Amino acid sequence: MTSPEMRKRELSRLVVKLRTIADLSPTAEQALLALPLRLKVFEENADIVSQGDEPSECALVVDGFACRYKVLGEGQRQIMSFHSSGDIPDLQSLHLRVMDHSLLALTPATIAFLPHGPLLALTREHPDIAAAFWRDTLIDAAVFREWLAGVGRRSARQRIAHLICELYTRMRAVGLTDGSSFELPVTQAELGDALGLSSVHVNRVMQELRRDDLIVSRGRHIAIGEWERLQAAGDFDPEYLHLREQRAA
Amino acid sequence: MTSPEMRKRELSRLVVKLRTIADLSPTAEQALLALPLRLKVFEENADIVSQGDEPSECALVVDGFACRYKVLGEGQRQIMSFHSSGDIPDLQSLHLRVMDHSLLALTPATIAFLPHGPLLALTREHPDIAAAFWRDTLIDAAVFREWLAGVGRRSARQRIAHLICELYTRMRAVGLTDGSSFELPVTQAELGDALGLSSVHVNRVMQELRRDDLIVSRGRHIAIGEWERLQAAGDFDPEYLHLREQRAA
DNA sequence: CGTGTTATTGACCAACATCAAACTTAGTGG
DNA sequence: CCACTAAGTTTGATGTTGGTCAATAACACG
Repeated sequence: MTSPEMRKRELSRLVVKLRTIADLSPTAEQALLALPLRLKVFEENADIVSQGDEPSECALVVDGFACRYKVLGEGQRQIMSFHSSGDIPDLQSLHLRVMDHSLLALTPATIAFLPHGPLLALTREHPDIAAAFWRDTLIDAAVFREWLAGVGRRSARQRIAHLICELYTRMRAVGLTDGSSFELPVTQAELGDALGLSSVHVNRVMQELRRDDLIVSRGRHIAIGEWERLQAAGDFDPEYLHLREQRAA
Repeated sequence: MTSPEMRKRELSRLVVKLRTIADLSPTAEQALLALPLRLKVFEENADIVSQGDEPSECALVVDGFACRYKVLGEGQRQIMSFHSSGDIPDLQSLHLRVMDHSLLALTPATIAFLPHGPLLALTREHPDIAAAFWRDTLIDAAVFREWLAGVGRRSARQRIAHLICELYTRMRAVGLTDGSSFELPVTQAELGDALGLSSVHVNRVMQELRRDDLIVSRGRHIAIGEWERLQAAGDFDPEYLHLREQRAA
């Protein structure tokens, strides 16, 4: 399960992801690929890490789709981010002892747990890895800001279009898209929890987006209808993702 | 203006702030106090840093009150954080070249600009400073998450109560409160832009909070009426602020 | 084929927005 | 000390987005 050969395969997803946001020296990449890890498979809807935990490892998403969420006082849920292969959604646990939110598998998911010790050692020995990790958490924060602006000030239609643009752009950067389409393995209720909307309203607005040919969606599969118009409908500008290269679709 | 003696006074605010979230060795503190800086005074409502800028310095709030904000497509504004003395709201610019939002002085404000070069050198030489800075940006992100949850899922009343609890707790930690009261030099329109509400609605709900004796406010001065009940009304739990010590009021 | 989950629809409702006007307050200059 | 002004707060009337509830239809999976 954790032979060096296997590790490389799992960890290469991390390297691919980090390359989209930072410059890594070949030595740094080798060092990353040599990290020890513990693989675990989670079923759909299982908590990977829970609010209140004090993790001693970080969770690298190898396969599947995950999200971070909070449950508020009256039982309402807010989803705060979505994560796919290559992401380390709880990288912040390296420096924040207690989890202030939870991490959930939205699909069956393979997670590689990377112990804090070796990760911290890596950041000490490789300044460019430290910078890449720090940058990753900073981009995380930038995405939260954008979501905050969306939920605070954008209409339901804009929010949904914006989220689709964001996910498409991010997944495209790590090679998880297929032409102008990608898998969004998320229910409308989950979209609602991410966007601060009810599932009913998400449903109605998505129908509207389909009617307007901005998207073509069947189940969990989404295809972009007209990228330019979708971007405009969502007031989307990829700047905040701070990707190293941005190419137009 | 930037004699070593003066610097210590400005930079001591930074040290006070960092102490609330991290352990700093005496040598680290000395190193921080020796940072070079450039002081500048901004008038109310002046941009300190603007979206699109590529800063070569970080802005330390020495005096006054500032916020980060974005302007969206249709001219609406979303305020994403408030900052007081000791905060470095754009610490992320150390690793993200382009500002994806702006930083504004909400009151007349004294800002100390700290050049990136010496800051980065400091993080290389003092791992505990690097950790403290990283931790600071991670707490930033944690606050964004909490705001996102609030704007997404909490009622207007809860949001306002929550924000007052947060600001009181943070300002108390750095010694900017006076008993159970503090200065909140922010208009109701600005509160609305932070909470995703209209200024009219902010007004009505604040009247309600006063009527219920949760707060006592006169102009920009706010006093907590009953801390326990205010916390309950705002569904507030300070955990997400990741302060080193939390004491009850 | 049955069963549970998700998507869709319709009727109705509430929270909050918008607009516009009046009222306070804090400065400012005479 | 008193107008005068501009900014901010408060109020009322009215409108809209999106929520809630409940039922039905469409799928997916064993």
